Amino acid sequence: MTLQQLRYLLAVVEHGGMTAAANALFVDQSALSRALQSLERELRTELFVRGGRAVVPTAEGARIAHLAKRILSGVRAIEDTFHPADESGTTGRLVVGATQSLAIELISNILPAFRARHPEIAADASPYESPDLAIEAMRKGEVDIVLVDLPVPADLRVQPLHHHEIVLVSPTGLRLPDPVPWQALHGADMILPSPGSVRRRQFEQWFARHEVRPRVVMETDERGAWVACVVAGHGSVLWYRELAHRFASSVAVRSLSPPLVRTVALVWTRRPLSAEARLLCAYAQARGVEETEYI
Amino acid sequence: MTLQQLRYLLAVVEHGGMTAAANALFVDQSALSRALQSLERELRTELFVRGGRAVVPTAEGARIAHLAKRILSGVRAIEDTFHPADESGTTGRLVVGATQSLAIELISNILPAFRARHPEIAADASPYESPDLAIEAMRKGEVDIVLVDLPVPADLRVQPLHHHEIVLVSPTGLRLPDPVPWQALHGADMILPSPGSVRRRQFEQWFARHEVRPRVVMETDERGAWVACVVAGHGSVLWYRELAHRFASSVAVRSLSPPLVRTVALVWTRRPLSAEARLLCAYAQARGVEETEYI
DNA sequence: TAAAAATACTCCATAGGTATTTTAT
DNA sequence: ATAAAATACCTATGGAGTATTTTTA
Repeated sequence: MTLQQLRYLLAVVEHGGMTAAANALFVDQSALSRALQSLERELRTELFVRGGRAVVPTAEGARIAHLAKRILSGVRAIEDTFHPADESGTTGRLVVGATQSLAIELISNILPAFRARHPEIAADASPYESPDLAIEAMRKGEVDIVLVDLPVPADLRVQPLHHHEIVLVSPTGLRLPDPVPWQALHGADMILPSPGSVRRRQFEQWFARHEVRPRVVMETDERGAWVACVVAGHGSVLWYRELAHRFASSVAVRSLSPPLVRTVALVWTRRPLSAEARLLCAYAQARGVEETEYI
Repeated sequence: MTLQQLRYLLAVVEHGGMTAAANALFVDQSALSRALQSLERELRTELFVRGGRAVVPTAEGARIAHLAKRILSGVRAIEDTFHPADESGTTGRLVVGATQSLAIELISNILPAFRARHPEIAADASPYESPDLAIEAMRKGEVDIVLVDLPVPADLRVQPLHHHEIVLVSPTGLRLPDPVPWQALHGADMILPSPGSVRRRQFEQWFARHEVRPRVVMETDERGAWVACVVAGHGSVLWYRELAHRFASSVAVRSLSPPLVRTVALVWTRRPLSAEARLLCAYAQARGVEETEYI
């Protein structure tokens, strides 16, 4: 019997399933499956009744889970008393990749809060041109984990962090209701990312979904140029509300109807996370998914 | 932190040293040294003050040891409740090599008692012509562990089991004090193992140590023949008291002075013991070294 | 049929043994 | 000088990911 097995057991009992527990523990489902089987073999006791979908602890399983709680709290007592630090192999360094706009959030909000909780970890952000580049960098091992918009390829693991509303940023003169119905964008002057880019495709999916075709007045990937163009009255852009809000005096910011919300998540490969990255995920998990506040 | 580390910690505290603890745990000293160092690194706390010879727990070490006791008793509660069986990888089979005479003791005393405690283990004895052959068989993996007289080569590990007195078995007519001083054997008629055999060399060492030279009247390795020759009055033999005792009506059995005592021990290689063999060692350890009873 | 669990396979980290060195008595 | 602990090195076992299969609601 190992402490891991007890931790896994407890997680499965608490989450009511191996997949959910595996996600919470940041390990693979198959690892839990095997660990619990080996524990069952060792104790020669069935700990769970597998029902294909649900995993229900037997009386013995529940009993051991109860005992395991005491044991693990004892272990935590030791660890907390002598060093709240993490386990073995910690480098004390953590590099988080992110898209340009999310890197700002990382640097200004997330990492400071994380550092306050884990002062021993030197966490830093590394900005990339696109989510794909950030993910590619992570696959190469250049960064430990990335913060990007969902969705991401299915082979990656995900910890949703919060939701960002995307809003219509227009020249102040423009007359539009708030929120703006998507239909109002049909034929509207808009500034879009350059054709063929990932981001542009995303925009076009949104338009297609609501069956509107705006008039493209400008195509650029320069985020700095967007606001300038809007202020100059050339057209509107779709952008994160909290970023647009900084220019609220010179542009008009309106929600869409139905609203457009993107989920920002920590994303990592299935390879075992470093201790530091695991702590960041745990922090995000504890914080829960939240709506970003818009002042 | 692992349960092993806690077990090791506790053993070192209890035994007051790594070597002693390692022997008690049936693992190598270096394994304990490393395990405790890694625990100290993880907790960033010095758990022991190393004094070259003595290993004294620090206040923190003692405190953790105390907490560890609770944790490990919790673990034992689970294991005992659900299966007193052993850990993983148990084959349920155990073959104990032994010399001819000790195989008798194995079969008649030790293994029955051991089986009573561990009914799930099919333990069996395998007799060999000499201790060396038994040890050789163990090195080849033919048997898990052996029961032989000490001493054995220094690269083997040893768990003393009990002491056997070796006595002088003589024809009934012979006039001798009891105990018999070694000097009385000078020139005495004796039956010895064949020249060149391991056992013969052992006899000659004994004689040399006491500076006596008996008269060799017969040389044989047939244990059955020994008693017969003694009964026939050809001479005396040196033999285990408890074996000779069975023929007490037809021979005279006397202690030597100073007494000759051989230590019988479980002996194994430094390679990790099987779970079954470890249980047998633990059983022997728990029983403690004892003088064999002579009725 | 789709979601969850189990399984065969491979890789790698780690525990342990071997042999040797260091240290303190 | 000796006995105990530490260390460098090597091997083997086990834990975890990958990919796939099995199971059940």
